[in-house]
Amino acid sequence: MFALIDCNNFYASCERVFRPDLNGVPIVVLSNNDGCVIARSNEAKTLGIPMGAPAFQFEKLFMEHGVQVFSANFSLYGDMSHRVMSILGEYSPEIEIYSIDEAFLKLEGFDRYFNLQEYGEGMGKKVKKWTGIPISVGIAPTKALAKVANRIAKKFPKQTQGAYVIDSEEKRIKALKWLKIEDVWGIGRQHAKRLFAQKVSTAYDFTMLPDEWVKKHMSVIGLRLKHDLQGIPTLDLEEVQSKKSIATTRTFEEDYTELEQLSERISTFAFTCSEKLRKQGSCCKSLMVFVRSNIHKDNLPQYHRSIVIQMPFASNSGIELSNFALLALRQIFRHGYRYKKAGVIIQDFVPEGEEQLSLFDNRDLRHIPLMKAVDFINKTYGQQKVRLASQDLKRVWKMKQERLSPRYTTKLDDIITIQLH
DNA sequence: TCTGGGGTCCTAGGACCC
DNA sequence: TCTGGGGTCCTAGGACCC
Repeated sequence: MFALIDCNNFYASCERVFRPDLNGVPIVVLSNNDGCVIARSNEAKTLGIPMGAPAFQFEKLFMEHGVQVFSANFSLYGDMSHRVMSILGEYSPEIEIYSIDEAFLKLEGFDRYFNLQEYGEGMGKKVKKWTGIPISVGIAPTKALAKVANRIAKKFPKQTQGAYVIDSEEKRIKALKWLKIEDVWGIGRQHAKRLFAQKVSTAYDFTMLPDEWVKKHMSVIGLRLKHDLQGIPTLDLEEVQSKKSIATTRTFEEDYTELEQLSERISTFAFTCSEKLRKQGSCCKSLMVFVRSNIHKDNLPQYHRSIVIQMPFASNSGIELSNFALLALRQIFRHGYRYKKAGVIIQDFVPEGEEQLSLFDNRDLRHIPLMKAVDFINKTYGQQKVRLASQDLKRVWKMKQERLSPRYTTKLDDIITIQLH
């Protein structure tokens, strides 16, 4: 059996933990630059605020209904996530942290010793009591079915006490007939559309399709999903492994038209990528740079281009990565467009120290101690204290975060004070 | 009229997730 | 005026090899 544990409205719930006065009040959390809605409390969902809604379009509704708006506070969410995960880790030796607010547990053989319904409810009570975060628990013979069970627990918190177990063929079929196809894990917009055309409207209908059709139109991923939903365990816990790609991308506050402006940004993105890469203890062998105009302005000429550079050697030096990224940028930059977004994505990782030396070009080994020193200084004295000259030295880039809550759990100055009467 | 067969590697793009 | 960011996996097709 597998359990899927999911925090309810995670970011909104984190904001509420330290603001009990916001219980029952609609809350939304915004993306970087305060751009889109990325989390909503139940009250906000009821108001009809959609996921991904551009904030500026809903200002009026926020005002009218007293919606509490927060800028994303990832230091807080990351720390709260860590707390939740460490509690969940006590419930099974095998855990896969699937995202910041979700985890799978393997409960193989647990049904012989535990009542799984009570086991799931127990997790919910402990996590709520110890962290203040409400969760939902779904338990079933496969991962995809655990996702389905979780959905039921979340949809019917009173009847299920926040935990639902699918442990019989009868319950499996009932659950699948209840679940709309577009709500199935792994079925996105495009697949849903194609499936509607096949008269598939529930998860159950999907499991009745012939394997060949699924394979042909949804690749082996779709086929695995189908089998998992049929109760045949196909997806197993994934090993925690290091990342296969690392990205730093941003939407700009204003449009850029000049190569110099983009060069500064790309250099910074490459440098940030290199910092993440060193943290993971890897070097990369290739790097992608992309630029694009504003896709929301269809009256302007559109341009979107990316280029992959194979580096002659593996490196994690911010200087070298920045240089290669700028080389790449010069190849795809065209005058006459208004650029709104750009990014650097690095890939093809090898463990640090195991890089294959090449015949002629090799990385500058002096960068290794240099980067170590840079990382140390930036860690000790604050981000971006040491930068490349190709980055903007006058300005520290900051995104729009007008409604940021305190870092209650990760910054000493922000710890709450309690007043005794 | 008619043009082999079996591979690998790389890239772009699509689809999905949170 | 204003519209996020960071990931994973798969497939098709082109270029190339013998």
